[in-house]
Amino acid sequence: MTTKASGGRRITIRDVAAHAGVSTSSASLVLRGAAGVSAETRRRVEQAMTDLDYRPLAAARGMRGKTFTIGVLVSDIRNPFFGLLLDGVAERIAGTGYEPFIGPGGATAASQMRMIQAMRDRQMDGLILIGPHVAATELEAIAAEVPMVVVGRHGPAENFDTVAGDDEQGSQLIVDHLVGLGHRRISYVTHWDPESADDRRPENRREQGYVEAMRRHGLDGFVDVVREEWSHDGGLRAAAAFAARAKRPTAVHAGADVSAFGLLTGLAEAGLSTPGAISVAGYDNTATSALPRVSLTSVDQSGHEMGRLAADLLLDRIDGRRRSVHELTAPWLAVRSSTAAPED
Amino acid sequence: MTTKASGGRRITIRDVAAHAGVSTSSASLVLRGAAGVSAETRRRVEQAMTDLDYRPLAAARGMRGKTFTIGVLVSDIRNPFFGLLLDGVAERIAGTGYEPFIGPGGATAASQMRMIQAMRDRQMDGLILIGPHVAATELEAIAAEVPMVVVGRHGPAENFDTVAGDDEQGSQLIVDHLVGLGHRRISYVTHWDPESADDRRPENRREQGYVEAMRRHGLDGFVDVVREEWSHDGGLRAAAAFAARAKRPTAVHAGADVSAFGLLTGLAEAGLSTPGAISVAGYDNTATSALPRVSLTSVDQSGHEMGRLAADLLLDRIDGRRRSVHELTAPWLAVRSSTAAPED
DNA sequence: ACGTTCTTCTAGACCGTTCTAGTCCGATAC
DNA sequence: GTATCGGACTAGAACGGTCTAGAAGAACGT
Repeated sequence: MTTKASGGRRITIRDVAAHAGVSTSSASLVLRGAAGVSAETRRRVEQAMTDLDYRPLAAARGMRGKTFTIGVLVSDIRNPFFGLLLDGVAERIAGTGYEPFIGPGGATAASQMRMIQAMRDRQMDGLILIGPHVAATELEAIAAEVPMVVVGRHGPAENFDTVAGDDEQGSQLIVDHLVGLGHRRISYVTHWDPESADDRRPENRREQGYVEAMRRHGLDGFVDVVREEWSHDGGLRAAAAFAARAKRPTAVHAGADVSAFGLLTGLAEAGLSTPGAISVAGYDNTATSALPRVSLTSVDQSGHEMGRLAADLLLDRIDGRRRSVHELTAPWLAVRSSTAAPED
Repeated sequence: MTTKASGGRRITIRDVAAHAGVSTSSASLVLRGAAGVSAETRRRVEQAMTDLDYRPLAAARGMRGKTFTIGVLVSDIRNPFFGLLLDGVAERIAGTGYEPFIGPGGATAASQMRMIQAMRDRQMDGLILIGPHVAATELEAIAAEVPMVVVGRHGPAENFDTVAGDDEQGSQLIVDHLVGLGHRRISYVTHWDPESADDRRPENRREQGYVEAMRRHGLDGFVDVVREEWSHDGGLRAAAAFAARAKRPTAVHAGADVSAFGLLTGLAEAGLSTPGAISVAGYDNTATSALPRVSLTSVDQSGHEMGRLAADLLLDRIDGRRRSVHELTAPWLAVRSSTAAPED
């Protein structure tokens, strides 16, 4: 707790060197775990570090070397899926000497770019971007300067790695399940963002998987994509739109859990029961979906595992790997009581 | 997007100074917005900064001055209440030139102390700690060295500010509501942590409020405090304990929403209906509690507002305030259908 | 004309670390 | 005996900013 010289000054590497009777250069070599130091000198310096309770100043190390800091960009901290991811990241990084810091990036590409710049200005050694809304060319430009892994966006990419769930397969799991229950009028609610009509984004992959699965079941004629926002409010609006229709779907693939929750609320308000009138399936398998009162059928994409994997790839890249890697994790369907056979 | 000199080198304050035809000292004065610069010089330097797309390196600034970085310590990122708080913090800080970074501190005092040190090592200008498990003496020691605000812990304190909900009043709102419905056997589930049996912690304030309200209603004989962990699993265990009793409470103050959700799940598994057999009230009014299928009665402590307030106090403290301030925010009760009149 | 004061500007030390370009010394080769 | 080599160690520059101390020049009073 001290880490202070008598004058109230912070203990520096010079204090350590003086205490061990060596040069600051040697103390620095030991601190970095570099080669070219005798066992005896190493022992003396390490002893001095513990004696003085020395902690190196990351900011100063960053001036020439590394800061041992990893930045994690998230858009909306409140999205419970991010929590799972971040836990995975933190778990993998623990004990490596690096520290993860989470930067709230906001919802827009511009605000996220600002946060990414803020991370660069702080000399962070590597970046993990979770579901960024930034355009591909900008991502490549940033990744050319700093090791980077993007989660929730599909590859390929030149300068960075990606970790994503197999979104097409996830949608197919939902459609197969619903068709198996006897549904034919199955709608899909997507996240619509004019800024990023990009086939590397999960919402579009999920749409592709949905359309493909409908075709496979011979339900081309029932394909119905509703463009909304994946949020509670977006779900409410989608529910209102469905309620207003003459011919309603009997089942809805909500695209995401948050959207599904809004949908459940909106349908209930419109007097449409779930799963009675309309079955609803979500995506992310957040803790809320498992509550018995909610019991939402949802695709699990093992966020914890994705976070671990992303951190692993990043550390690897910081260690010098250049070739980019693109991982897909396999989803599975948690079947609960928000989906059932259609009534008619 | 460039921020690069022709050699691929980063643009520095020296490049700016050369481009504007002034000394680096003058450029630095302009950058810091300091006094003693003529309007003409200021204009020229600012022009040079935009011409070159200059962005100062926060790490380098931190060596002598400030890093314009604020650290926010959280224990469990998945707790949805933190999301509200963090949004409030981010909102208040936006546009001030400071950037917030969130450090996952983990559940134990030791892991949180490590993260706090990591923030200190990165020369962060101020710290916001959310519900830390660190002991009071350690908090004072840290706050003596860096501006600090603690959220979710009651004052007074010597060197730091606190922002907390009025937890005693919150508990009283719940008890008053339940007694008003006709309940008498009302139990309270607290968070039990041997490390911090400290009357500045919310769980203990809520207990005091609960006991006091029960007394006020002449229900001293029914006071019943169950020591558990405020988590989904803790709620499950509390439910199992209640189910096993011969004489069960007719209503439970779960202490926190996460705990309430575990309780609802556990009671349902034990065949006890809510609110039929047992009414349940939560605390935090998280988004999940408002879902119609959940509909949990819960105390709202306006986390967004608390976050804004904390950031406000911190900026003030960074600007030089020394006297410590201790704010309490007023809670209100969101009444929903998880609480109703007892059956017998 | 001269001293004083005020404003504006700048040279250069400084922050705590890393890294480059050495020095020193003992061992080995001829 | 001298040249060469390699391992252990170190002086001091460098990183990109801030900050101190002082210089230069303008404005003012006498």
